[in-house]
Amino acid sequence: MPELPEVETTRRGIEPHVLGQRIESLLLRRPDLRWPIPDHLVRTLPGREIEAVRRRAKYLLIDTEPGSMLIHLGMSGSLRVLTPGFGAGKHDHYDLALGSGQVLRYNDPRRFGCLLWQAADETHELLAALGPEPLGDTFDGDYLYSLSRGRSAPVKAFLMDQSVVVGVGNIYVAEALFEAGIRPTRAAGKVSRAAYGAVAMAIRRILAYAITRGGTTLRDFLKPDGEPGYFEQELSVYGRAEEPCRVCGKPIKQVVQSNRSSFYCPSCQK
DNA sequence: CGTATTCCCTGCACGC
DNA sequence: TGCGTGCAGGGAATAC
Repeated sequence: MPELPEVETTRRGIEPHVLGQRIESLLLRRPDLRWPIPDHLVRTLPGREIEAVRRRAKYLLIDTEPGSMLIHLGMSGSLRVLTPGFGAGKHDHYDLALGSGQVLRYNDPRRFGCLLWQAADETHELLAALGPEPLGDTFDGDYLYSLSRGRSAPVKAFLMDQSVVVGVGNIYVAEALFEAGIRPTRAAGKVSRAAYGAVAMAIRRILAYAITRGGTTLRDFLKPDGEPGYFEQELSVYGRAEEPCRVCGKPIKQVVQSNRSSFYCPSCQK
């Protein structure tokens, strides 16, 4: 699930339950996800108070006085706040037990996610080269236009490059390029300033809207069962190969770019 | 430096 | 029913 809206939805979902809580313990059920989980965390975290729950790009940061838990959900990760009594499932890799008696539990079948540590006075290497937040003040069409000059890579790859702009994944890039009328296969350096203005607006609008839709799942956040695909029925092109374009009726095309599926309308996107 | 490819891992839908 | 294949929303590592 997790592109930026899903991560932000997770942040908002867990924040009321974990902010200000004392960490009682960290239970690791396996020593590694994508990378080894620093083993000092089981000693460092107990007794600390959670001071903030932040998001940077697709990372969640849970702040304590000596530093922050750095959490990425990868492609299949999720965090859930549970009241005691739920047995751990197969892919429940760690539990953070809180003073309230509740537990913050991480589940990730594919283990592409990570749990790392960022000391209070440092910026983790993984966060060092990230581009601007798409919903922040510095992100706009002129920024994309300037950065893209001379680039031959497809505009889709350019927009998914986390050093260009963060948080845009395979689904939302397809939707934003559709809304802006740009084919994902165009060279990034050949897209006009006006078109980048449109795509920047589309990215902001779609991500912000998806976050509000994610809000509908917040009410169910404490439930241990899976959340519904809240945004799925509103997608214009993603996953709709051969289905009629909602604007012009022509069949949506699916192509493979750098080993991942791209979707676009051959009539609406030039 | 930028670009393209490969790989990490498990689960699931599909065809035979 | 079982087995093989391809695919999945991320992104780092590697090879040019």
